[in-house]
Amino acid sequence: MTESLQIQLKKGVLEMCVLALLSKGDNYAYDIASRMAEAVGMGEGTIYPLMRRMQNDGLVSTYLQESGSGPPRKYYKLTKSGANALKAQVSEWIVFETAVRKILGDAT
Amino acid sequence: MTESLQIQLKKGVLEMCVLALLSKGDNYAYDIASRMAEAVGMGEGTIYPLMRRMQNDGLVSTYLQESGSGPPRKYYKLTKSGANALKAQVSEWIVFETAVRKILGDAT
DNA sequence: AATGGTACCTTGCACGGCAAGGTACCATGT
DNA sequence: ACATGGTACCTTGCCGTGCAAGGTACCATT
Repeated sequence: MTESLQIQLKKGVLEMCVLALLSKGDNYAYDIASRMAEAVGMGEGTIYPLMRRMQNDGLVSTYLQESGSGPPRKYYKLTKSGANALKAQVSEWIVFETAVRKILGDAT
Repeated sequence: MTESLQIQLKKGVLEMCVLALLSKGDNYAYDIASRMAEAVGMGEGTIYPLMRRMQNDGLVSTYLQESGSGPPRKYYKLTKSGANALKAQVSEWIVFETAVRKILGDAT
């Protein structure tokens, strides 16, 4: 139950993190997943539904590109609306983080 | 979809916040809910299942106390194991927060 | 009697991460 | 030739948990 904290925490934040990664350059799901796995322990099975959702919401667009090693990669690119969403979510995150820090207060 | 971020963010963090509140003194669900509603927008319907879970997990114990105004209150008190859980969760939170900040990087 | 605040609680729903599994391509080793 | 292992895509079914909406009951005020 205690260990579910990490899992639950991720909800909602992953989309923002993916948007942030993409804001630094186009990328493909497998690589994003690897980075996120290292950073916050995201499972690979999580990325594909997430990318699909983001595409449906118009936050990213895609294009295929050969890789030379392995199957072709599907690159994701931030749209303008994705960039806006990133800004909005980052400021929400900061508000939230601040509120939590305030509650924790001296418990930190 | 964007506004669901706030909702999702709460998952996993609420337990830690409640533990933090209780570490400053015993309290009853209704009051905890009010404070959390103000701080992070938690709905009242969320607190009762949460408190029940925490009690089942042995993080809190309860006692009844008359209030003079309205029905008797069920006070929650942190157990030792609850205090330990708080410490653990706070350090997990800090790790997570740091990882997210690193990913956001200059997007902030 | 009726309203409104306090305080408890339940039910049904939706969202989204996870584990486990599956497909296919390519390079390397034996 | 074939097996192994890495890359890269994707799907399915499950589970935890916050939410909205609703329900009960006590008490004070109007």
